[in-house]
Amino acid sequence: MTASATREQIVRAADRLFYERGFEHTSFADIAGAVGLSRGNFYYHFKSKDAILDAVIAARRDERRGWLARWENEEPDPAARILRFIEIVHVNRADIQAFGCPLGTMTTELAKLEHTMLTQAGDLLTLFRDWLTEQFRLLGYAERSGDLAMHVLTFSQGAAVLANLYRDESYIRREVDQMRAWLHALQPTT
Amino acid sequence: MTASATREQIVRAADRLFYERGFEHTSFADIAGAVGLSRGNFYYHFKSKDAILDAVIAARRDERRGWLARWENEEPDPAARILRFIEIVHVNRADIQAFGCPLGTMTTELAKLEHTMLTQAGDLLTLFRDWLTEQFRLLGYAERSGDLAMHVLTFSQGAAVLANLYRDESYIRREVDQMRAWLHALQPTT
DNA sequence: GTCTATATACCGATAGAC
DNA sequence: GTCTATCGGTATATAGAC
Repeated sequence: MTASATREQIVRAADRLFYERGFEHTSFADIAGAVGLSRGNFYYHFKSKDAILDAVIAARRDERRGWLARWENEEPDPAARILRFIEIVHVNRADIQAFGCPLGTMTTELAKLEHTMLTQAGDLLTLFRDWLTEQFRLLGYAERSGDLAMHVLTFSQGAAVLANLYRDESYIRREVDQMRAWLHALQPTT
Repeated sequence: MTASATREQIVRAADRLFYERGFEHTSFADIAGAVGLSRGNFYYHFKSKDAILDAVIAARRDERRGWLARWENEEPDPAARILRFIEIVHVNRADIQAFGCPLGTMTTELAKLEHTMLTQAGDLLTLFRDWLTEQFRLLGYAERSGDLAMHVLTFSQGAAVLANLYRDESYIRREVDQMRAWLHALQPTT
């Protein structure tokens, strides 16, 4: 196996394990076991656990940027793009019920650890924040756009926390429907 | 020092440390250091870390029940009571910006650990959920009451996650204002 | 009730053979 | 590039003196 392919496997396994078990609760042995490598060999690819976290965050950033680009391509209407974001809570409901929001739970954990990479993990949410702001701006909401984007993020984070706790699919559907109605009723002039 | 007084000190210190650093990231040495005891003596009062978590959850339940009783006494109007809940995000903004919601972050962590006490930690949020449901019922929302209660919880959890990440007080104020307006515009007949 | 000393296990990280 | 062996640190938990 080439080094880059092994590295990619490690990042993919770590990404999933950090999501399912949390960063601190995931050990090198866990990741090594998932990839099928020994612990020792691990350090050939990454010199520390923080280096893996850094790579995981970079991988997530690339993936999320891909989502945003796809939504922009598939939806010419900015309101429809915002809807695509709102609906990921329902589209990814199985994972969210089991493990919460990958970005929200990571920032929550890193904040408690006072981890230096909290800022970089937070940048992943800021990616959506800025993109949503731009969509609202395109709809004519001007200086209100940033606050509206934050409101959409508030909904998605809150829904993810409670979906994870109560594991109730109908709750997710209701909250998404409510958010869709909110977006539809919004008016740039009010 | 009597055993019960020492025990109470331990629970209070553990409550705060679990909130600030998280459950798993807090060690016995941390708690013992905060109380001024040796690690060894610790097991005289609690036989395991889970036993401390259990006591912390029980203490939080008592405290939150006290809040609800106080709000009921001070506010005859159920809508004003709901407002009291909505406003705790702003009232406790300093702690929430630094450490998030004590209940939400604990359930998020315990879910990832697949900890057996997740249910009991979740019951603390259910305490508010049931109480909010009852207030909406008193306002005449009938079978919609439960969903409205969940919507209020969604707001408070989402706002706490993002307040913790961005540490922006004006964001908290805006979201609380928006939630207040939402509550005011609600109509039992619609 | 509080202490010191210690058992046992796992963690992240390193060294060096192959 | 992958392995085994191991270091140093810290975690929960226990034993026993005082």
